Amino acid sequence: MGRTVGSSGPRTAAAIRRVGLRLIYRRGFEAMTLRELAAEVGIQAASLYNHIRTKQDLLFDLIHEHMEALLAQTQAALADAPAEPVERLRAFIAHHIVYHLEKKQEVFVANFELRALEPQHYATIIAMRRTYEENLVALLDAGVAAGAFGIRDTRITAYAILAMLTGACTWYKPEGRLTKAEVVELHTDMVLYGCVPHSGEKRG
Amino acid sequence: MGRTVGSSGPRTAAAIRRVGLRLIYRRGFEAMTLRELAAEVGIQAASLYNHIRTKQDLLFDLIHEHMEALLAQTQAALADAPAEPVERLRAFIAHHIVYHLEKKQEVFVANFELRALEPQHYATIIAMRRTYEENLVALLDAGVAAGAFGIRDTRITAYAILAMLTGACTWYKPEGRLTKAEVVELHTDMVLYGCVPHSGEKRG
DNA sequence: CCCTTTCACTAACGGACGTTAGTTTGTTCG
DNA sequence: CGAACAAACTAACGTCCGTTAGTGAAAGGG
Repeated sequence: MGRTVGSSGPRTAAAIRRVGLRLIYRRGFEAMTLRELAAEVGIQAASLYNHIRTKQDLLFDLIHEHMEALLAQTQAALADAPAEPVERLRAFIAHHIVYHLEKKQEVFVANFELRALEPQHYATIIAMRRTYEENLVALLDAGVAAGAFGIRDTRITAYAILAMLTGACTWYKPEGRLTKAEVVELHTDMVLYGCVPHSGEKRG
Repeated sequence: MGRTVGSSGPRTAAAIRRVGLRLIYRRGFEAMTLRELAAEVGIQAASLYNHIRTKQDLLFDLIHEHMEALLAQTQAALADAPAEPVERLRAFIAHHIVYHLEKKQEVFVANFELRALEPQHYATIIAMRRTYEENLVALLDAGVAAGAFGIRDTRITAYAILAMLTGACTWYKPEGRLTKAEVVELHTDMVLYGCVPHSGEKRG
């Protein structure tokens, strides 16, 4: 009834975050109970409080960490990308899709459970999402200025592109028919050229 | 303490559905409590059970009704549309967006609260969604067969299109900068032509 | 105008929830 | 090797949950 043999703080903390993410993804934040989480981690519900401050804090931490990683990796990917607008857009699309397919659970939680966040936490995450969107808007603006894109409203277009790309998370299965590269290729073509073929078009 | 003056069954039932939809949309199905719902309707929590069987049934009814309306209206819109693939796709896009912008709350609930449904209810709704998607896949298949579309994978393309169009719900505000017609136009251009302009392209 | 039906009420049940308090035991490090 | 810390335990608190039971007054059709 005291500390258990072989227990390790960091290991338990990591397990809580890993299991918590999976449970919130599968059942929703409100539907997941701390007793359920604790049972899957292999400890008592009260013991969770050695590692988290509140249930709400766990949710915020998970989302916040995800957003920070997304922003950092995106900055890195764009820094490596060429300056030419179409190639730069290709790089953004590839990065966005690969990241989102690999972090499916995090993406779902960050998108679907925002409303469960308290106002201040909510505002923080929304600001980070806005920053992320701004990357794409700026990229599109630059392309329009260079005459590479025929877009009337770069912000709405950015929203449309992001919605389309992120949507791939909802059906993609690693063991499915398509590879990640094929998903990237298909969506890149959609974003760049749409459904209607044109003379002189080059694809792939 | 019996029946209250001016009470009307159908009116209360309608209010429960209307308020319930709004609360589930704003707070999530698990987070919304029946006491909260009852308070906004103006009755006691126990009185809800004169109109609903369980909380779960209320959710299912709301989603099911929405899906039936969506399917019916889509069939009607496609029946009225011309046979030419591009025009047919335009009609689908316009109908999807207008319907989804007008039924924002229903769309959110039907997409985000699916996991709160019991297995059988869940299966029913998923089947209806599949039917809806099939409309677009068939439309794209016909267009590919006619040489009107340059698409490699009509199913994935359909998913991508639907994700993009439905995404407009997340930012659209009736009092915002863009009219519904402008949203339709912008998304139609995106779906048909993408971001990169081509020689001889006609838009609008 | 009465009689049935409808629709609200009050009261409460059993259980689950997030969280706190207090205790005990293993781990770690000077 | 013993003190200080870490991390688990049991027990419980107060609250809220969805839901049921039982009752009585208003509504509405003949």
